[in-house]
Amino acid sequence: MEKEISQAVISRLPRYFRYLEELRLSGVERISSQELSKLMKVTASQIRQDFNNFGGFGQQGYGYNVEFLYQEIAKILGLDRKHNFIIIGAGNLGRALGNYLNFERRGFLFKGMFDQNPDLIGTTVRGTTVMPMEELEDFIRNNDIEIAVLTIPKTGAVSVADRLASCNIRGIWNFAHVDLNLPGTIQVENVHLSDSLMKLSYNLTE
Amino acid sequence: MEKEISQAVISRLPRYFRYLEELRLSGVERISSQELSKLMKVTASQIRQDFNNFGGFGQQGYGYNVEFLYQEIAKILGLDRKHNFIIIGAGNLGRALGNYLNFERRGFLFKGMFDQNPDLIGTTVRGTTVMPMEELEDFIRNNDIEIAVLTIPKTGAVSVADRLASCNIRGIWNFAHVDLNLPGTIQVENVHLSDSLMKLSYNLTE
DNA sequence: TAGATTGTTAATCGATTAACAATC
DNA sequence: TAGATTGTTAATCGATTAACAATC
Repeated sequence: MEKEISQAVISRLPRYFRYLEELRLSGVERISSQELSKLMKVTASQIRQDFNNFGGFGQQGYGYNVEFLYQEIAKILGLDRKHNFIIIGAGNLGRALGNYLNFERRGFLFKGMFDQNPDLIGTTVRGTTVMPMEELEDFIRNNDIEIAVLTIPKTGAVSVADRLASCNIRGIWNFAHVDLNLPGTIQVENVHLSDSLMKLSYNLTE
Repeated sequence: MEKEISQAVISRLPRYFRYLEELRLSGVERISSQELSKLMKVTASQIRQDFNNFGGFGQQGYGYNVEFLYQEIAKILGLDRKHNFIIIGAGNLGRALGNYLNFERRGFLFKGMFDQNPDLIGTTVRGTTVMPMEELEDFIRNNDIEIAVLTIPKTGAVSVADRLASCNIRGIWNFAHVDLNLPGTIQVENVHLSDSLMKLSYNLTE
């Protein structure tokens, strides 16, 4: 797009989206930045600045139409499209994510699961059979896979990420506890659970 | 402590910790901020500023002793202590976290699991029997529980969080997709997986 | 001692908040 | 029209980077 939106803004969008969905479900039609500000505990100024990064969604003297704003943010976040994803690593976490139905509701479609462990290959997760790693590249190419979820130990993660990079994968949702250095064309979103737990631990210690 | 450390700094500590552990395991004895800077792809300036929030860990002309720095960061993050935790919500994600052995290695000890679903109560997760929600408060008080991991749907999360607040819980690791508004004495660390996925989705869309 | 590298101050950059004119 | 509230510019605040004197 025109000028780059800062990641600080992007990080706040899902939270706006969540509140707007709730407002919408409870039948609220319009909301001012000030009301939303009280609800979300952020400044009204920030709300207006954030939304204005994407053009004017509001109307002076009225505020924002909840339904419209909800839909616009959905579009910005790419939730108006389908995203096919696979999960690599059929361990506890991988299976938990495969079974999480809410992702479907947002347009993220679970298409397949891979593992290198012969004991896991052939088992099923929500109707999908776990495939061997050898079939990874072909599957991605033939099934229009956009996102790979990495739920494998960090030892294997870097080489698997390189294999993903060599296919047409667009994004990696990385749960492996290691930094992936990939070309800028591939988006990596890290979820480092133990980092998060350590942050909590720090704050407890204070 | 003296002056408040910004959360931006705290968020970077686990990553430093991870790199230092690797350096340590590969037998590296000392490292300069510049070398670490290249490795981690952050500025050397930031590294020195970050460490100096906690006092001088380095030595002019020498750099930082890897082992010492590693231990110091562990202490800052509270990893030199044991932290007892329970998991509330014995669904896929809860069980996956209960089975994750690396937390133990860092001093986070899995002490118990709770659920309201009668079908899950009595089942075992890594040697621990899932308990009914009625026993929550007593168990927390009698077992010196510091952290509660919330892996339940958002509908129940707020009321459970209030119950946790009424016991002596110190921190909540919140995987429920809702904001918990609790007294400032209780630390809340959120892991909003779908927010993270939406961020990835946004970056793919660009 | 000379060289290296920290600790720390100063400069810059970016993000947040405040203010207010535009406008519905 | 008067009141409300946005969109947007300006001011502030905080975080990052640069620079360099202190010192090992």
